[in-house]
Amino acid sequence: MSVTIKQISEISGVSRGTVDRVLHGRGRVSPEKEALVRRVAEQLGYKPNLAGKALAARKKSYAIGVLLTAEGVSFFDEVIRGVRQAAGEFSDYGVTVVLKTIKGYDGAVQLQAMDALSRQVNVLILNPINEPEIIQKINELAGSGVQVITLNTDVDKSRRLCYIGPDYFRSGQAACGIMGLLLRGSGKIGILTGSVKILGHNQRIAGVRSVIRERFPGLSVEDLDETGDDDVRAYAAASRMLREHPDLDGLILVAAGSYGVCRAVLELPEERRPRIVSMDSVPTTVEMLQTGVIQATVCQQPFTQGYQAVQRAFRYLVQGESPPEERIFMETEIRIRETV
Amino acid sequence: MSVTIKQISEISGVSRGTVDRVLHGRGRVSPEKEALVRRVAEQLGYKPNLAGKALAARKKSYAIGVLLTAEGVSFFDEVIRGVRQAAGEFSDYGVTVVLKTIKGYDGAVQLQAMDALSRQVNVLILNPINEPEIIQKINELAGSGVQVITLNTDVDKSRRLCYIGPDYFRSGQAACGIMGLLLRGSGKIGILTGSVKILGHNQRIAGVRSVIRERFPGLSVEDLDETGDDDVRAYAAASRMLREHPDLDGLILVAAGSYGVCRAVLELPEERRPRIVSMDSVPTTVEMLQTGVIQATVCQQPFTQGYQAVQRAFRYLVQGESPPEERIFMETEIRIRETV
DNA sequence: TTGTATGCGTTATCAA
DNA sequence: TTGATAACGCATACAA
Repeated sequence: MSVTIKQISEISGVSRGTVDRVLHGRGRVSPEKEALVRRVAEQLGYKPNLAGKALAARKKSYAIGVLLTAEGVSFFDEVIRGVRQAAGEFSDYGVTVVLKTIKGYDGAVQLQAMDALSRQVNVLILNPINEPEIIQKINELAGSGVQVITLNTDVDKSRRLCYIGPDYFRSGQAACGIMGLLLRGSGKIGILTGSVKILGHNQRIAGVRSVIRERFPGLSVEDLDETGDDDVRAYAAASRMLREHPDLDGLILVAAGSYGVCRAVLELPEERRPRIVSMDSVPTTVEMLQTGVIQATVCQQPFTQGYQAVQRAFRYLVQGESPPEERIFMETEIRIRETV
Repeated sequence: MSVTIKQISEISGVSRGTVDRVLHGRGRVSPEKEALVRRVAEQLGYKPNLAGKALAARKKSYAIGVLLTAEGVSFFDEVIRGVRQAAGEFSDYGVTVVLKTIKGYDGAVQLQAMDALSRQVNVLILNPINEPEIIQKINELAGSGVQVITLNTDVDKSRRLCYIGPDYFRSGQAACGIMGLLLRGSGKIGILTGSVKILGHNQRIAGVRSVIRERFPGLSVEDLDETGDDDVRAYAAASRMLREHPDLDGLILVAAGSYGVCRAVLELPEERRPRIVSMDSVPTTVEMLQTGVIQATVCQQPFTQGYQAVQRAFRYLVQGESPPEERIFMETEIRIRETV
């Protein structure tokens, strides 16, 4: 049975209030008692009891805001499921979760939503658009006591509390690793990215290239194009690529738009189709895995991303616990037809 | 903010004690009040607060016993890590976890350990040896109020609370799925199992065969042998198999002993070595993935197995919550060199 | 500067 | 059969 504030107060011969003041650094305690209490707490290995903390915290009723560019992006369905699950579990502890979704990647829209949401919450979770005014707003909120957690995508050098999401470099490595195995270490591949302006996509491409360099030098990147995370544009890009490079052995998709790519590939006769390794596991991707068009897909635990973001916010608010790392990465999972 | 017992008592005009008696079916309540309280609780959507429950439960100090055949079996290291992690997190709630490991698969030894451990705990978690006296003991304990959770391996038709562990059939499917991709759908494979007497291993083999039948008819199983989950015996079995079938394209290992198999394979010249898909991710397997001898391994979240088993026991004891399913399966994860 | 009292939600005990 | 009360561990308002 672990040690409580009450026990510390009894052993050190002071009141519970004094122990509380020392442990929370609220001041107004004589140096001698302060030292005494600290020593006793240290020796007994005091760790605050979460149930007690949580119960007491109910009186304060915290709120957590979640702002996602999720409208029309099916990847976020699972993230939102994770957010909702956590919200349900933590409602017991007097914490409310406010979810707001927006459409598209317009910085001004996100900025305005941040502003509105931040007024009613203590922690704001969002997938930030990488623009200066957003970063500035994050810093401003952090300054005014509303902590920010970046989810799924990070921004450079901001005062956010932490980042929770994919390790983009590593997922690129995984995609190339599985492609190298499928091609037995040699062949020509094409890469389809979302946008050369998006940091995460570029990190994935860097991961792909690192594995080629270090493990599969027999693979060569013949072409690279953008899908804009959009199936229509992805179809066009893939069609062009397949026309100009009819001898491609593999396609690595480091962003969304895989359904469009698959449609282009399906126009080829079966024996000439390249192997495809994609990212994430949205319904259309599952379908393409099941029909054998995509061989493998690399996932980054979307549900867990949402769940953990809310969980971190909760722990920060209720338990006064800061994240163990500045960046919390999801595991990189490889899925095939049998494991989707 | 969710509804509390206090609110129910105020609205229905009875005391908190009465509400408690109704909600817990403790009897000694007049039918009219019982109906009233039930109706109010229903309408308000009452859900007990976990923090409150947990705090109150501290007065009772429950114990959870964990009994594993883990000595000298490195697979269980991660399971135990999960058990310890959960034990630490739940110590806040007045729950003690007693871990006991035994060596080997002797039913009499396990039976004796069960007997000793069950005297000091409220829930017993174990990986049962599939023998009649063990099943009988499980039923006996369940009858006497000590619930049993089977971990990692299950037994037929016992009165256990639930099973938590791998979906053996599915992991066999995954292993064959990845092998089929590596071999492009055609080739000769050999299977190395632990023992033809162990249910889980046989289920994995059935999974392998089902994928061959339905998706990769070009694969043929040329040979099958036992490793006894032991590297020395595995080496001998694999050596024999490779000698008698020098044209094997792939080996699927559905049990432990992969290091012994790899040693046998490494005696072949590189170009004649079969592809290897193994199970689990013990240190020697990681090493063989990194050196490229094993191409992929199928994991079943050993840490999560241990964590969730204790978590389930905790929820049962403290929160009075029964498992949602009779069998709780781990996710089937494929790992390659880049993702171990 | 220090101690005491109260409340968070649940459970258990005791008295009526 | 019912209600009042105390306790779990923590936080805090208030009194001394």
